[in-house]
Amino acid sequence: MATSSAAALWYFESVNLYHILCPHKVKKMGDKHEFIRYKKDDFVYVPEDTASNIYLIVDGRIKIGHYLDDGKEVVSSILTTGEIFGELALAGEDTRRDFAQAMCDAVICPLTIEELKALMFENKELSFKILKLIGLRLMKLERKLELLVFKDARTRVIEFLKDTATWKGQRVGFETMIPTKLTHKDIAALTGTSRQTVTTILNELKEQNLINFDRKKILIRDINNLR
Amino acid sequence: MATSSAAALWYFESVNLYHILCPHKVKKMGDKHEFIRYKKDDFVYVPEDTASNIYLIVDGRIKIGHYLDDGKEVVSSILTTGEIFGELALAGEDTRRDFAQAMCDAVICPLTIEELKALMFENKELSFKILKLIGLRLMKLERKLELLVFKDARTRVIEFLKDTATWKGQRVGFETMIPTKLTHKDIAALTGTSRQTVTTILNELKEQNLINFDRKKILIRDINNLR
DNA sequence: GGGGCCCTGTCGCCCGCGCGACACTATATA
DNA sequence: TATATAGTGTCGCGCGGGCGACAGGGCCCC
Repeated sequence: MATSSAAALWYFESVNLYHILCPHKVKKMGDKHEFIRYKKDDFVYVPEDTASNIYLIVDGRIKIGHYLDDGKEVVSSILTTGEIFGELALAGEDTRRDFAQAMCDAVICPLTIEELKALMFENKELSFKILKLIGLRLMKLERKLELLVFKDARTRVIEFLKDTATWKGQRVGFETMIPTKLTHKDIAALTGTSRQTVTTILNELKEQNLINFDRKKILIRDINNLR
Repeated sequence: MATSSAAALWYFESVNLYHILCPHKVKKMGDKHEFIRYKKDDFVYVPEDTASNIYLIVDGRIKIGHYLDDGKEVVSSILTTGEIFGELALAGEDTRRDFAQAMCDAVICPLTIEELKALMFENKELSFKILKLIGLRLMKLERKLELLVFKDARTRVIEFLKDTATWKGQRVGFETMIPTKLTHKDIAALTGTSRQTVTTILNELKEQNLINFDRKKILIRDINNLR
């Protein structure tokens, strides 16, 4: 898959927005530097909230998603330390249409749009990084769309595993270990399949000795031979 | 659908980027102002091209899409006069992963990234408009994803009709007329369904007197009662 | 340590819709 | 006006996978 690896490379380049942003903030705003703690399952924001901040994750895992008319939850992404969310506020979103929820106890650093815009005014590099960040989200979403719409459930789960391995996995020899407490239900919501299907597929893959997993981690035997 | 109408409002605000951009360009660059003509089916760019321009559509219709591994074509969007494409170049995309193709004879105004960045440096408003434009694309894509993954074919086609009516339709009394030469195949590619299904659904809707159509236009009787 | 709750695993039903096939009709080409 | 070509309409088959149901296993909390 030429496309996926290209997208991956591009990604890593833009992660360090966090490092650009936080020092700046410290320098400019001194003790206004603020952290907020959330307990497991707390919401950072919910639909209809006014969108006035973007957030940096200092520690913990945050789930971004929204609810369908029938109340079913759709998960767009699950983010961890160093990642950014709520960036659409910057792009003109006035009230949130998605929610952000802590999946475990978490520490978040909020930044008002005003603050950020001020920073962007005097830091061209930052402006383009932000542009890039949002562009990246767009490309990831395009890829996800293609996956969800045109591939079968098995492929979707496999691609999800590969992606996750690339972002979050730890390489040990040939094997990649993904430490994760994602339940099958979570994976189902992320891949647009049903819980049962995920269970079945995962077990098939384990059967074929392509992966192994328990409740704490997923182990991919050889990421290049997973299909 | 609260979501869709909110998204719609937001959209209209950002369309006039064209008006901001073109006067500027004329002012700053004088006779470097350039138009390129494309014949029907010509490609503006194809995957692997280096991404060095963004484009304004002066006249005609441009199809944006890409090809799956099996060669099948996926259409992401179809754009017309006044709209912008190729904007990911600005967000750091170095080589294109999608294609842009003229659906009829078309006139396009290209703008190099360098030119545009220069303009953005000295025009904050433009910078934020661009950010907004890309953010908008992101939101539209999120909506599309949700539609494609969680709604059945009928709903997808109906929502597509509504969306198109909102962007491109002409209101005449209660009715909305969408002048379009989209074939059923086009609509299928845009809604992620099959050609046959589109035909059937469209005829069902005609039967129920909710819409009418021929090869040149689609007429929606009452956009608020289409479901 | 016991009761409740959530996660995992498996089976079978059923339905949405993609897809091939084929006939018919409008539009472009000669 | 004849002929090729692309778009439309309809039917029936088949399969992927959602979903309900239920059983077993872990884990947390009182």
